[in-house]
Amino acid sequence: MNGFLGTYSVSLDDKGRINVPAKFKGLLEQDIPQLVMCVMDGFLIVFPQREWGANEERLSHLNPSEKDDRNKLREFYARATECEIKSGKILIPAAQREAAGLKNEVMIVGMSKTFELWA
Amino acid sequence: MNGFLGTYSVSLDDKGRINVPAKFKGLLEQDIPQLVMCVMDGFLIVFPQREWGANEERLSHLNPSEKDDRNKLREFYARATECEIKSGKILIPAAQREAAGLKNEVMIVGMSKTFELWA
DNA sequence: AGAATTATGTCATAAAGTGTCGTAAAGTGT
DNA sequence: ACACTTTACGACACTTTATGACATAATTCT
Repeated sequence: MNGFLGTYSVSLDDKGRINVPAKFKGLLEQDIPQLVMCVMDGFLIVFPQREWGANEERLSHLNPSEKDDRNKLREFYARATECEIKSGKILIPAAQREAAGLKNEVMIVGMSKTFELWA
Repeated sequence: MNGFLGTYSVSLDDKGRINVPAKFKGLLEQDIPQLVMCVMDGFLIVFPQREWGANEERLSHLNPSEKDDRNKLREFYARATECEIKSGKILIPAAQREAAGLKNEVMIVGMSKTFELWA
């Protein structure tokens, strides 16, 4: 398996869920159904549980008592939400949908270890 | 074996698959059935699994938290799809077929480590 | 508590992907 | 040139995946 690759166009159902492309499912379910979704500038990054851990690792050199570092950390954590794959679907909470301007059609873009959601 | 050489004309079947030329099969199956197919400007590049790994290596200095680097990575990963040789055939997903404008006839062009697909 | 909103599971249908086989065409050896 | 083997093609049946819709469950608000 080569990580998340490719671009998929999927549709939001009436409750704001997307179906996870079959090729991504393998990568996710051998993992854990938990994900972390993080609002970026105009799109969302989705971290599989494990990758989120690795990401936190990278933030661990920041010092929470330094103002600048603290701001960085806050920026990151404040934008994140935990999600889950349920019945093969991911619910994208209203706030995140809003933040990324997702309408009916969502582009899923693989980024190897993570993937992104675009309007 | 000297890598992928030559030009072959093959046809897409009703579901968008091509038969892999016999000469390529040896090179691919001693390898692994996995391939990565990458949309380029008007054609597709096909990387055998191993070669794709080498290719990713070259991207490893990029930092996904830097915006510019992230854009480069995205450009790369978004164009790629993982495929497999199954029953001696490769399915070219509809999106890729479309992107390369493949009709009924496809030209396969060897490029030593990789090969290309043209309309 | 009851109503409204948000979340979750499931199913039918449509679309995409997969395996197999007979036949035709191309390639090989004698 | 002939018989034989391998490869490619098209067709078909079957499986898997994606989508929209609906029913039910949980949560929040008043």
